[in-house]
Amino acid sequence: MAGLNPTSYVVLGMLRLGLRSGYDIKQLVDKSTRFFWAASYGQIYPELKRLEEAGLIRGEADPQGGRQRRAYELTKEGEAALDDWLADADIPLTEMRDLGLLKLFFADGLAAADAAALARAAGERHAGVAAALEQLDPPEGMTRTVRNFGLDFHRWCAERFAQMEHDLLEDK
Amino acid sequence: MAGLNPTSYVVLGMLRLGLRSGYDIKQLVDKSTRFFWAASYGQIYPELKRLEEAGLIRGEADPQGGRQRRAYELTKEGEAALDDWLADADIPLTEMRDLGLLKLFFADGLAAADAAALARAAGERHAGVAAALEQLDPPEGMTRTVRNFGLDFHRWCAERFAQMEHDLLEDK
DNA sequence: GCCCTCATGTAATAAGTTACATGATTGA
DNA sequence: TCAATCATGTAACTTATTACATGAGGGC
Repeated sequence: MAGLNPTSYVVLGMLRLGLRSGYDIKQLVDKSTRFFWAASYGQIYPELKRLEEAGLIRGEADPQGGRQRRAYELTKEGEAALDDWLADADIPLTEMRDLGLLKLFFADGLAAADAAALARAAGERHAGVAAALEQLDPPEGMTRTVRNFGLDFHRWCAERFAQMEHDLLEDK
Repeated sequence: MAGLNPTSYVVLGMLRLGLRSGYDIKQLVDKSTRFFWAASYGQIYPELKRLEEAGLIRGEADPQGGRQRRAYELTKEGEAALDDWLADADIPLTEMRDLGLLKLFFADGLAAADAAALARAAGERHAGVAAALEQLDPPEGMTRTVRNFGLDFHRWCAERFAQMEHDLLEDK
């Protein structure tokens, strides 16, 4: 099997958290890891197939009434692969893709008010994410720890962009 | 021409900042926008070709001695395309891909010391980026404003991960 | 002579998004 | 009955990385 990629571990990790189907995994991803690692159905379903072929997970039909459904669980090999990956603290550099910062970087040609609008929009988006994270109430443990980090993070960004907006408006 | 993507605007924006060749653009990208928008040679050179075909930039041979080189500049259409894009403050959500947070999210199975090591590694990487940004000294203007944001950002992250590491070690 | 930097480009691959296609169940 | 949700999957496309290939100039 070609090597595992981060998406493989998202699937493995979610199964260990007790999730069962591709659909379930996608639901949790969308309100948790997507803030730092997104995954689409177009990745999840093929990945489940790959992981099952590789023997890292085991799946069985689990229809709900006449509604099809396939439930998975980790195999011993899958547990081990996940643990090995988690134990390795040598992680590549975080990647950000932020169009707001990119526009601001090139905003010297813009009127101060337009540059400030960019900073404002960026700040509002972070505030929106913070508000979404506030609604979540994960159980004690690392999922909660990471959510708290995300909350602080997006609040900090919202505030810092607000400050940038303010500076941009007064400087000129 | 198929629509412009963010990488197109990186090229356009860099040309307006006075950069001339694909090589030059890559050098500046690597010490500026890469912290929030990376671009490789494999994107930049084909993109220059596309943009020239679309009439947004104009290139001419500009050899340095016997060393080949092609220098570009924005056309009026290119300037306009860049300005239109900058003026639009409706920006998609920031995307982060952070393997450190992903591992921490799944770290409940780990010993507290191992989870702490993950937080420590993440914090150190942010501290490293902050140190790199400190070495930079961009001119007054938005490139400097964005660099200052990056500096505060990575310092904040470094500190917050250090705090997480500390909490992880004492809680258990 | 050798290594580093300047300089441009392509090919193969990997990763990820979006749109599409299908169909059952639940609740208003 | 109608919309939302549950549920799975594929195909086409876009995006981005990596490795490769090539070659000149400058400094030691």
